[in-house]
Amino acid sequence: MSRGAVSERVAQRRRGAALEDAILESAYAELSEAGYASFTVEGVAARAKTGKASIYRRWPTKQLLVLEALITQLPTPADCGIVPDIPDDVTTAEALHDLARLIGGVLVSPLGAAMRAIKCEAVSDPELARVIDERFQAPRREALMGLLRRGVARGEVRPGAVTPLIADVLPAVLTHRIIFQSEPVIEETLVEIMNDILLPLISPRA
Amino acid sequence: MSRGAVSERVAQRRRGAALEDAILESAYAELSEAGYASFTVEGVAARAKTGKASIYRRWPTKQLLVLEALITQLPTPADCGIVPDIPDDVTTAEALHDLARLIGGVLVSPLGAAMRAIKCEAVSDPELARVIDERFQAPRREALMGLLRRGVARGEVRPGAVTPLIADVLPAVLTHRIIFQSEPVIEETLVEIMNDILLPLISPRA
DNA sequence: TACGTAAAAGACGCTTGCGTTTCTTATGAA
DNA sequence: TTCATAAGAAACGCAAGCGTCTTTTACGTA
Repeated sequence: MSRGAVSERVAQRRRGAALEDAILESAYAELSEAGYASFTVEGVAARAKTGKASIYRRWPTKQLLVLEALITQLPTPADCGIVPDIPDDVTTAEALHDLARLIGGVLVSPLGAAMRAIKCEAVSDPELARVIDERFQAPRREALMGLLRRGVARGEVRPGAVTPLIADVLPAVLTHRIIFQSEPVIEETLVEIMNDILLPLISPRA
Repeated sequence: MSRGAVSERVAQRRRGAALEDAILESAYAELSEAGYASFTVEGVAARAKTGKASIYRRWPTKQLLVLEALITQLPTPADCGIVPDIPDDVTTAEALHDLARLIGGVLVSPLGAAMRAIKCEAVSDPELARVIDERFQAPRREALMGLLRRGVARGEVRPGAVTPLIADVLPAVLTHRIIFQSEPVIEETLVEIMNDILLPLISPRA
């Protein structure tokens, strides 16, 4: 019998890191599409074109697989375009607007679908909640606070507005709209949120 | 053999509405304690001290049982003390503060635990989301808008602030803190939210 | 080229929970 | 007091999905 048998399948057999990456990517993709509730190890194996044994050899339980998939695949702030250094010709309002667009974009994307599902799952899983907050939420909170501090230095933000409470308003409103009201966040909405809520809150004049 | 046999059980056997109420109450209690994820019809039957058959005779599926339990048991705005008529000597700020306290209280209570679980489940169930929004969210949104309109009439709220967007800020921030950050909402937090966020947004001066 | 390792595939046992069914018996109406 | 109805209790079949185990076979190494 020659190599390419009946069905001519060129089944490359991966090992080690290559296989591991494929599994984590598949796990993340499954989370994005199906959500945590209908996430199955069998589904991951099928998508990664591997066997369950190869998965269980690496991660003893489903939970640990999910956790590592999240930790390795969740986008960092940098992935989302949130960078520490902003050009001097960008005002705080513009930077915030960009940030709002990014957060909204992430939440709405297929990638955000995973975040939404996971965030909800975290309601009843404190350990999961901790990982998400540590790896995902905290860096973003910090980026936003940094943005506000930069605004203070430029005289665009009143000093009293640099609080975690105010930094949470933007993500809170966006998340609330997208998750609980299932409303699309279009550019118009963002403009409204910026003008009617965020800018009045932080401007020195107000 | 006499009536009260060995174990002396006074097993009252309920029927009709009495049984129905007991089932719905049990379903709601199970939702509160265990969440939607680990909600089981068997658990409801056990808690209500009835059989699954008596449940399935009334509700063909688990989903419909949950839905009716929510619809009949969810507290109305009036249950929460949100009333349309507010005494004249209460300022808008005070009324809002009361409202914030109520929303926070509901979200944190065991009752709110059900809401949290259900809201999250609704992310992947549009029909459920619709019912929740219609029966729970909408009346509250309307109450808040009414409060803002009253404030405008009293000169305590600028007319431009009477928008659904601004009415959503309070629930959004409270929900975000409680659900996604698992942070307790104490009186101090409420004061901060009122002073730093809500009042600046609606005051005519700002 | 020969061989050991582990990858692919999937069967298997086990548990959970849905929704159905059966059987006994309390209850309320005639 | 008699009797139809439906309540209580529990067994059942079924499906899904976890985690284990077995078998075959491709790959890397010696």
